[in-house]
Amino acid sequence: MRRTLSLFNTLTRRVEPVLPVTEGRISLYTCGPTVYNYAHIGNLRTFLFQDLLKRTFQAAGHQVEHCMNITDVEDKIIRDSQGGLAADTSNEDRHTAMKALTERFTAIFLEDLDALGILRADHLPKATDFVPQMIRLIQDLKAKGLAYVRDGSVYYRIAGFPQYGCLAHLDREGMQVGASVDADEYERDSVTDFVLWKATKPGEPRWDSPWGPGRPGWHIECSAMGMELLGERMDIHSGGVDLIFPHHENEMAQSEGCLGHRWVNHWVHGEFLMVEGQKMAKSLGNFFTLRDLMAKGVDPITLRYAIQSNHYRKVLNFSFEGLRAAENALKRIRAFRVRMEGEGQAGGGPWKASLEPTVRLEQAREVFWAAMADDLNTPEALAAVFMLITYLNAQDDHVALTREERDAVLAFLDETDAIFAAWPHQTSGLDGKVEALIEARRAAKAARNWPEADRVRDQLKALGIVLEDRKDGTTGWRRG
RNA sequence: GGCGCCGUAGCCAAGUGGUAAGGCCCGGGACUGCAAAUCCCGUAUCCAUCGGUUCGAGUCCGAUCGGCGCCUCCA
Repeated sequence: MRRTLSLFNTLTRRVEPVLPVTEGRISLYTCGPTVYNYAHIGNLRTFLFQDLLKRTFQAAGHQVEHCMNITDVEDKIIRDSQGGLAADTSNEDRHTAMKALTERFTAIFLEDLDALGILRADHLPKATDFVPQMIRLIQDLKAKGLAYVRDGSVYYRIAGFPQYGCLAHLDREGMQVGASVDADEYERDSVTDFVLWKATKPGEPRWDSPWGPGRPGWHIECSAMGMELLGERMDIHSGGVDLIFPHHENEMAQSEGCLGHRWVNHWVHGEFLMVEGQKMAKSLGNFFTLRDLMAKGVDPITLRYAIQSNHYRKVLNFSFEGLRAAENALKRIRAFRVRMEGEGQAGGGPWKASLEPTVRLEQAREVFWAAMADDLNTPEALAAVFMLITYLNAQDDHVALTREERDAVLAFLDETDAIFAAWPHQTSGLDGKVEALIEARRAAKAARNWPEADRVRDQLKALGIVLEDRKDGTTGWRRG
């Protein structure tokens, strides 16, 4: 069964159904990182939102072709990689130095994604691998009268693209900001024209082009790689809200100016994150990378849940109290999963049984999907999961669910975990030492040697194993 | 100056004009040798404030206060 999902479209400012160009196949382009440093949790929020988006489509029965770019040539990359090089350093060595930096941080970025359970994109194109395509695109724009050359740089002529500003909902009059002309750019026809190709300055790595040595502008890579890898019409293009303008506005002008038709059907943007009520900034001491949090003992999956349990289009206030809440909420879901994986207990008497578990389950599934289909309303979707858990725990306390019912519930947990990636089945077997301790505690308990039983239980807890005595006299365990 | 978003319990948070979901925390109870897990009960007469529209508004309109964002660094 394939479900249609709706998303807020920045272009129209409305929640609209996503109707793929090709039935059953969603093409998704997400703006990736600029690899010159560690990603901070604000960046990671955006990548987590994009992963949620992708996984939701997959779980809804769509095949997703996902492209995430790696920006590996850019002002800050050049600044950080070329600083120590002599003025007469060869171009080849400059490229090598740049690559050393970007490859290092690309690897670190991918490790962060793995830790957060973010699925790898089908395409991870590096900008530097697509310079020829960018040059061809610029030539095409020039041939169409949308680009012009000034002193070895090439600029986009906004006057030639009447709908410029429609994505960010800015009108031309509102863009008269001439005071902030970038000092290192040459004279343009209009201050709002943006650069497609930058003529080389001393100390920069360069590529040859029809306009002389230079390097690509910031926006052109996404246009070139998006069209190259996903085709002339893509279903969804996403990024953080800060990319709406100028990045995505300019991408749209480049791609649609070249293609002559609409390029992206759905533009989707994730909101920012604040830390403890303040804007995240190094100067405020509230700037965190994933590694910073992990060093404080935070499980990346807890961070994942804390972020994804809030709606992606609302500013998220990250806090350590929020992380604790997320950790405890996850414990509840995971404990429920372990309970469903096990057999039902002896039972505590009759149950009102107003609804069959399977009916209750189907209701939860429908509420869950209605919420996710409505612009990824994760808070409401998770509420459906929690209500189901409370209801079934109560019933299972009285009349144990059957194996079939438990399996149906587990299938739903798998279905939701395919999206949230936070409560998977744990395959962990116990090692001999743990098994021996569990047996030792059982024996002590049978002998009513409570101090010894408690001592062994604490010992197990220190090893991450939590014991749960059941009504029927047996003892279960789970990882805590 | 232009465009836009947000303000719901101690914290997080959903909410399509019809009478406040859910999570965390907290208090009481049940169960337990004690725990853990779980369940039950209790936690907003009220949705920043003031007006208006309506039979009826957290939801629509206006104003005010407070917080935030964009208008070519930025997830």
